Amino acid sequence: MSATSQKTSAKHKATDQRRLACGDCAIRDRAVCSLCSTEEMATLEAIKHYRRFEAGATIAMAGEPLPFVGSVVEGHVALTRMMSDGRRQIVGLLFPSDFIGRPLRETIAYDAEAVDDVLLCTFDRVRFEWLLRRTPPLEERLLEMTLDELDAARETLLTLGRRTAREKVANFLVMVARRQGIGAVAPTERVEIVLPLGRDDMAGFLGLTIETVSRQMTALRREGLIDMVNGAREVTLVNTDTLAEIAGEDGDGGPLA
Amino acid sequence: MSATSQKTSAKHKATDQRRLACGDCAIRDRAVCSLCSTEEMATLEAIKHYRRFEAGATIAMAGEPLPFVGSVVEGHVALTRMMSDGRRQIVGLLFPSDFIGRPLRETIAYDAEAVDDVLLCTFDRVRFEWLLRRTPPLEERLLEMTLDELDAARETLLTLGRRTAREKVANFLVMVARRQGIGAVAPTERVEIVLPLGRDDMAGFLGLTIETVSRQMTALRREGLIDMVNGAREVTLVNTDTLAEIAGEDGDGGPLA
DNA sequence: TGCAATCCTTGACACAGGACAAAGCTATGA
DNA sequence: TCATAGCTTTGTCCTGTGTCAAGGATTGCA
Repeated sequence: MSATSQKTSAKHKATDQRRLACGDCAIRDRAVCSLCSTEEMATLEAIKHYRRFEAGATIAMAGEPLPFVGSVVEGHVALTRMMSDGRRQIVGLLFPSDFIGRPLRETIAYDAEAVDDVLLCTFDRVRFEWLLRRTPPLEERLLEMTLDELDAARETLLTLGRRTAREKVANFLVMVARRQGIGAVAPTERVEIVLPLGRDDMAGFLGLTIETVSRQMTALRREGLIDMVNGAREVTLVNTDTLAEIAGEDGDGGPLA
Repeated sequence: MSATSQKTSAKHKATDQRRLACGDCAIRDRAVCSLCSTEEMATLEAIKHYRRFEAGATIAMAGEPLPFVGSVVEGHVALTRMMSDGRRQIVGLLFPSDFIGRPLRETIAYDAEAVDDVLLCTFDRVRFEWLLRRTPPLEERLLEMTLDELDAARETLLTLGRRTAREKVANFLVMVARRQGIGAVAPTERVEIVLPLGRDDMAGFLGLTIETVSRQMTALRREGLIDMVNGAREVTLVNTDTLAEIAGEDGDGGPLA
């Protein structure tokens, strides 16, 4: 299983990265620290602390204090809300460079779970807040990222409230393609992606059941819109803009732009 | 119709409020400016500009530039996303003191529509951004409010993704009660609210159809959980914590706290 | 006072997606 | 090589919510 091999190599990297310079960081240009000057980076670097979580591990629990904030460096984090009877909704899916944690509040309102093996670059929450106040570029970037996440969450509201199962799945595939940084790709070109989530988590994210997700994936495959060769996780989008059309995009919907 | 009478009196107030001092502002303690010192308030006051919108008016359009940001002073604003075939989802509902607009970006990603007659206290977007950078309390409050809205949006994701129609409606009623500032009320006490949205917009907000919303409202009425005397907009919550239970709250769910 | 417009409610039926059940795949490990 | 465990797929049936249609209720205006 690829998860295990990732885990091993990741664990190895962890030791290295504890000393990794921010200048070499893969997410340096997009993370919360990306607007900081060299000096400001040095200050952050002095207090940063890498944390590693294995696939499936709980990073934070709803209602509990979370003493750190930080950036996802590797892997993916699912933010989930649960109801007392067990119904579960993934309310956020964090990719590398995304910010995790809740500044200005002690507790977090949802669970955070490592989907993959995850590497986090963290800061003590209180110290980070202190730094926020005297590091304008840091605060501005955090504000910008939070506003972007709010826009993304609202887009997802449209998905959950109005799109059909078929549209939801197509939408998810296109979103993953975009997030995996397949920059400007010719819309009709075949795009290979590896899903960060299994069927169960896809269902959790899309407000569906696992069976419905599976059925929609097979339907798309039978129609020749996607292809799956090495198991259910590796998907190649055969016709990206048809998928985007099915997803029911409007406005800009630039193909993988 | 109450809308019309409100409209008239509101239009009258508008003239007055153009000169209204920030010190007398009803939302001064919760709005984006609430952390500002007297001096900082004076700076804001110098550039603030009231804008009024009649019920149903479009405040902003998705994808279009929005040259101002600001606070909702009176009334309610619905943020909506539309699909090309007309399906519509309300992705945000703004109450007095909520922030409206998109700092750090020229365009807005959704439509904003006045549900009520609305009074906005606005600032030129670029000037506001300029001020943000040199007014830490302003930026901190905006960050705090944005983080809170993100949490709220994620709660709504759970609602849209996993709750039943009945739970959605109960949830909405309890939320409105909370937002109408019926502070700490004995949970079993009757609470009278006036819905900011008609059945159609409730459906738009909850990802349902108008018929389903109507049916659920009647169901709750027949069960004696709510009461409606003066038309469909004025609702009294007969048993608030049973409603909150139906809503499927978890965690803190403090009754109207 | 009555008409028109708008909003809300109710009814009958259809269908998308959920629930339950079982079987197929893939990877790890003995 | 086989066994075990965890995913994923597929099948069948069922139910909650949408769709279509019609009938109240309220308000403003002629």
